[in-house]
Amino acid sequence: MPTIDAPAPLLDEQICFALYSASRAITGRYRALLEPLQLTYPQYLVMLALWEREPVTVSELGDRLHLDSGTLSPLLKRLELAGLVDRHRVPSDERSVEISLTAAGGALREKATGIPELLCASTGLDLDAIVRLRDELSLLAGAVRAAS
Amino acid sequence: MPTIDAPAPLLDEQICFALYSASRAITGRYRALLEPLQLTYPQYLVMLALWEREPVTVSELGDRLHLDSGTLSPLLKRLELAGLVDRHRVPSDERSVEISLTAAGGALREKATGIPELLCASTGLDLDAIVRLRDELSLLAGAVRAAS
DNA sequence: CGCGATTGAATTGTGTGCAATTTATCTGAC
DNA sequence: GTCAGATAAATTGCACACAATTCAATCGCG
Repeated sequence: MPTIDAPAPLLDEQICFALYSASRAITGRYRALLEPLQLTYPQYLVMLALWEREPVTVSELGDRLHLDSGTLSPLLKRLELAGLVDRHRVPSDERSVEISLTAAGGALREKATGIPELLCASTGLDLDAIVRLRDELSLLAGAVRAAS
Repeated sequence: MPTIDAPAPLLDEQICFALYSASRAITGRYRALLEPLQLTYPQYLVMLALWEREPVTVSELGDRLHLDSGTLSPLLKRLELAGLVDRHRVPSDERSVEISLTAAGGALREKATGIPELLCASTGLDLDAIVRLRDELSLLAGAVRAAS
C-alpha cells in the first residue's frame, strides 16, 4: 500500500524565505553603499537612531531596534573605538549607559544623506510601492512579535 | 547665520529597517516553532530545499539559498552531526560534495509539515496578502541583487 | 534601615553571514 | 602529457543575533 506523503512545503512558496532573502539582499546592497563610511548595516541603523535623538540609553536603543545588550554592547564599543559615539554612565542611575554622538559622529550624517535614495533606486519600485511595502512589513512584524 | 542641516533619514521611514525588523521577527517566531525539531531557521531552509530535491551539491544549495560555502559548510556539518544528512564527494568530480538525506532527515519532514501554516497564522495576514507580499519581496530581492 | 527582588549592561557561548584565503581537483591550450 | 588557469569546498577572521548567565546598582516592602 502506497504511503501518502505529507506535502513538502516548497522553498520558493514560503513568505519567510522571500523575506529572509530580500533582507539579506538589502543588507548586501548597503554593504557597498556604507563602505565609504566604514559602517556595517546594523551600525548604520544605530547611527540613524542617534541622529534622530541623542543621548539615549542602551536599553532605549534596544527597544527601538529590537536588539538586546548582547548585540548592542560590542557594536557600541566598536562605534566608540571608531570615534563616533561616547559611552558614559548616567549619574542619576549608574546602571544605565548613555550613548551620545561625538563631533565626528554628528558630522558623518552629511555623508550618509544620499544613501536611502540610492537604495530606493536599487529596488526598482516607485515611492508609493515602497511606502506600502514598508507599512505592510511593519504590521507583519508587529503581529509576529505579538504571537511570540 | 543658521546652518541648514541635511535632513536626517528617520529610522522608521526606512524600508530597509522594516524589512530587517520583520525578517528578524519571523526568524524569532520560527525559533519557537522549530525548537521541537532541534533546527535553526537556516538549517530548516536547507532541509526544505533537500525535501524538495536531493541529492544536491553544496554549490547548488548555495545558488538556491544565496548562501556561500563559508556559511553552508559548517551548517551542513552540524546537520550531519545531527544525523539528518550525508555528505560525500561526487565520484565523477571529486571537487564537489553532494548532500543527501538520511532516513532520519527524510522522516523529519512529517514533523515539519504544520509549521508554515502556524507561521502564516502568526502574521495576521490572509493568504492573498501573504502571496502578494511574497511576490513583491522576490521582485525586490532580484532587483537589489541585480544592482550589486 | 535592611534585604530580597528587579533592572540595566556586560559577558559567554553558539550559530549564522560574508569577505578573503587556502587546498584539492579539474580543464584546456600547447 | 604538462602546466596555467578555473572551479568547488573548506577554512579563517570579523561582525552580528540571541539565549543564558553574571554583576552592579536600584527599588520596594516590611
